[in-house]
Amino acid sequence: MSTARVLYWFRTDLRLHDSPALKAALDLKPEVLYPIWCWDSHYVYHARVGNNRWQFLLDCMEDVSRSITKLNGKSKLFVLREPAVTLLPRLFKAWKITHLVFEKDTDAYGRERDAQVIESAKQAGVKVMFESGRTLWDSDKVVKANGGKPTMSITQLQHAGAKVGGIAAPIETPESLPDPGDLALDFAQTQPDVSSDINAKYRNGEEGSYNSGVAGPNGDFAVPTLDELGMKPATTPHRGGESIILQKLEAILSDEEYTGTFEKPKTSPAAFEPQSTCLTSPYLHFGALSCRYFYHRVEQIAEKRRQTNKSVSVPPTSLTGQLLFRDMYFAAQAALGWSFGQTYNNSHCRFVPWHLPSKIDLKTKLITGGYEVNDVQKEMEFQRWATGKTGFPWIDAIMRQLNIEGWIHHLARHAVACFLTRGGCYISWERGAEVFEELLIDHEAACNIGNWQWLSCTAFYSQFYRCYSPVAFGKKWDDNGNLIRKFVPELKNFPKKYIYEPHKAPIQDQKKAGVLITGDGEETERDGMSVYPKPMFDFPTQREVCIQGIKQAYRVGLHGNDAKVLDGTWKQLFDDNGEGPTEGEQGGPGGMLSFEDAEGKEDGHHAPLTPRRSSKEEKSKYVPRPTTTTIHKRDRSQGTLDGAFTKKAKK
DNA sequence: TTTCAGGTTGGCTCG
DNA sequence: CCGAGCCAACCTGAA
Repeated sequence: MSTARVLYWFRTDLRLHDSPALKAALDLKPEVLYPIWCWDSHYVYHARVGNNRWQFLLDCMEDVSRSITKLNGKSKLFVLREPAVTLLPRLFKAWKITHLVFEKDTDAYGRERDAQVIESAKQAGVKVMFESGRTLWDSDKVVKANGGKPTMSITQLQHAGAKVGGIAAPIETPESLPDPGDLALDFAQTQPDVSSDINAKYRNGEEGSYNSGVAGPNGDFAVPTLDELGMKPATTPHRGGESIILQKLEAILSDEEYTGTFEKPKTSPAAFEPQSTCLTSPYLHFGALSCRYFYHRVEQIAEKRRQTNKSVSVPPTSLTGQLLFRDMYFAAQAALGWSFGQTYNNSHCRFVPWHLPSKIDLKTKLITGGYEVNDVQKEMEFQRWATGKTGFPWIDAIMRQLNIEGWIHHLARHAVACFLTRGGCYISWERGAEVFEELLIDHEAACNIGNWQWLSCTAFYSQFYRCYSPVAFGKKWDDNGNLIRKFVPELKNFPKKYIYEPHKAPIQDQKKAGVLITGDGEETERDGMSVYPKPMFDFPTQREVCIQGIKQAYRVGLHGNDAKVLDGTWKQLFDDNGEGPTEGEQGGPGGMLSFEDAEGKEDGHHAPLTPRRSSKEEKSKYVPRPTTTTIHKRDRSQGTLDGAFTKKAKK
């Protein structure tokens, strides 16, 4: 028995199986081991996190805590209600810590937070150990093997991965855990600075994370409830936890035909009972499932099938291929840092003059969390998209499923992302990414950002003439419109013939189905009948507008870090009549209105807004969706779970 | 430097 | 009803 007193800092690695960091901690043969979680004010107030993802996180924490207690009745996940950056320096002393161990993060926010923690540990004489564990390969090693560049294709990732070496074999779940030490705390809780609460709309009570002491309302370091966070109950049917997913995984893997021949493009985006894919993504996000364990279990089955001459699917469409894409996005993020999450100053993101562009802080070259409303019509289209009121039932069904359940199929994400950006509204992918960040229970910053760039044809992918139809694509999978009938219940009894284009149905058919197709989504009832909106634009027309717009952007050929993007002179290269905020001399580099005060100020609405399309009247009755138009201090889209600190300006 | 094949997962028509 | 093949048309990376 050594004299090591170990703080094991759980982050997004809420599991006991296959954890390289936990193994490193246990290899110290510690005298005591404290499994802890530091409650992060950034995640509570400033990252976009809806109540569904909160619930999933709390589920995962509860589950890992129970598993810890099973291995040692004295131990559990000790939840400390304070961000790591302020808490740990004092905790090191109070609990006489000798070692701090955690799983490595490679996103920009995580790196900066961890650098601060590592520095404070150094000053306290605490040894720090961390291990890569979130990905198949250490993302930093992948980047190095890829010549220091971000991995922009699956072949690049595969080549770089091969250079790094084999994917590590899974590590056994520990059979016992050391006792925790004395839990007395000789310091008071430090109140984090709370200047705004981006998640206020999810609360029905007071947020209580930081007013009951470090050990929580009962003084027992318990995992909080949604109630303690002042949050409304979750609406998602999906529940988190390592034990749930390990059990579910066995059920999936027991179907060797499904596992061995899985091809993502052949799985239906319209299936919901049950879903057509395994829904492992939220568990992978919170670390409740190890991607390497998943990978090797699938590979074993594939190998068995190969030896018996049974058909086997291969990357990129196979199950293992899905994990490779995840690693590709993680390595791209690891290489690009902050700029990965935005167009501005991103060397690998193509510049397109999208509507509703992000505001930029010129000093840091980072997006502020706000955006320019260059066209009120486009703002309305964005709000209708986000809430599932576009008048295109396929799009609306998916967006409502996202709002209610927090999970939608990958191809469904394609359909709505293409629709918002290059194949419909011509609105910035950064707006869509923010909505997904808020609503998805599986939100993984690297994958979300990467996929939005993919679908908007700004990075990773470029075939913009391949455009998803909001009618034909859905019909291909779900002719009867079952997904629509489930999530757009006002169309539940609509005739199959018109279910994807209800505005084409004769009024008699509408009345018979008990729904009128009219208006723009504000009205929900008329004459005792439900109301569903008309399409917010003619899709074929918009498709053509978008393709021409992107074509011009490709011809101009700018990327986020080109000088003309950085200083705003890109407008000179675009036709004033082109789609997007391309006209005029005024405006900022990322957006177009009064950019000089973007920095530091928090009011998002720079009046007066000048609608470009005078032919379309402003719909003054429309009430915008609050979250996305209320501007907060920078809401970091790459934030992970812990720490809160003031970001220093970069030169 | 030029060339050319390849690119996770579209839409449409025809047999 | 299904699948094959064409359409339309771009960049990127490897050779």
